Amino acid sequence: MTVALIEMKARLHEITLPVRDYDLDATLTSGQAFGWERGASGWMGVVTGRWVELSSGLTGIQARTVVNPGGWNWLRDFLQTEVRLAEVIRTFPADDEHLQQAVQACRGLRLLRQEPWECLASFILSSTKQIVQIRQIVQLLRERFGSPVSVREGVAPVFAFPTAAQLAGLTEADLRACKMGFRAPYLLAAARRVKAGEIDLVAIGGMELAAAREQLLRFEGVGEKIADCVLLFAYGFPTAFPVDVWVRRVLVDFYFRKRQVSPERLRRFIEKHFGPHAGYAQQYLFHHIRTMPAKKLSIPKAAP
DNA sequence: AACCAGGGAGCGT
DNA sequence: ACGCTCCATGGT
Repeated sequence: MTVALIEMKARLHEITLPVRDYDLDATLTSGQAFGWERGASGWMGVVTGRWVELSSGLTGIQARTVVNPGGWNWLRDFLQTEVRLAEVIRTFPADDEHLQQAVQACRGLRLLRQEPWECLASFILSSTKQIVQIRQIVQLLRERFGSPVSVREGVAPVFAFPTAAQLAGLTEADLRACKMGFRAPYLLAAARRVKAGEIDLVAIGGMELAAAREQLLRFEGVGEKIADCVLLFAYGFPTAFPVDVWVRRVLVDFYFRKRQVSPERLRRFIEKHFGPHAGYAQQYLFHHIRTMPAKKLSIPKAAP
């Protein structure tokens, strides 16, 4: 308690990370991260255990935090401000009007580089949930089981996403009380396997894409889609391409003229069409289709 | 193969 | 006010 009070009075640290073409709103609400809250003076969240408040300025992203040992690389890494977005977009197929249009619709949408455990756990919770509900579950988990972090004076208490070790000691009932339903045993098992070192989340970062995916698929509650989310959003594999119902719809509509497509054929198309930054292309298509006003899309059935 | 598990936002009626 | 749909994993 004493420690918390002392830290509350810690000096505010500020920096502007120079970056152009960075749409913070779109990036933090585009279904890749679930722990950010829009406050009066910016987006508040927790990155590597540090509370941080972000806002967009003329020359870049302004960041404020209260404890800041050793520079700002933890934040540069999370936000991926060093990524040259124009160079990423230049690799997209030039003759793909749909993709180019999606890019134009949201210049500055970025991919974050999240912490593997938080990302994995969040996406285990995401299955058959919508973004709003995932946010609610994550918030409950943080409040109940996460460690408190120091915040700026006047800001309501904030908690870090609970570590695997913190969750591993809980019961399934504890987790179900956070409204995650049938996902509770999956999250609990994942926490215990990570804590025990049975699956090494750090080691996955050094693997080839296929081997990394294989490791992630060992977790119960992790299928192809969720594995691809973690590969893209936490490990930064640039060709990981999560296909959920929205992305499937947009792909079938745009590239297959609403004809039925088998999952294998879709997979082959993605691999050859979108290039070395396919994951970024996926993010633009996803965001575009989610924000387009009442765009009519077919609802394709899965091919046999 | 079709359905369920659990949940709440966000529709349309 | 009420019912219906959404959503993506694993088990029956």
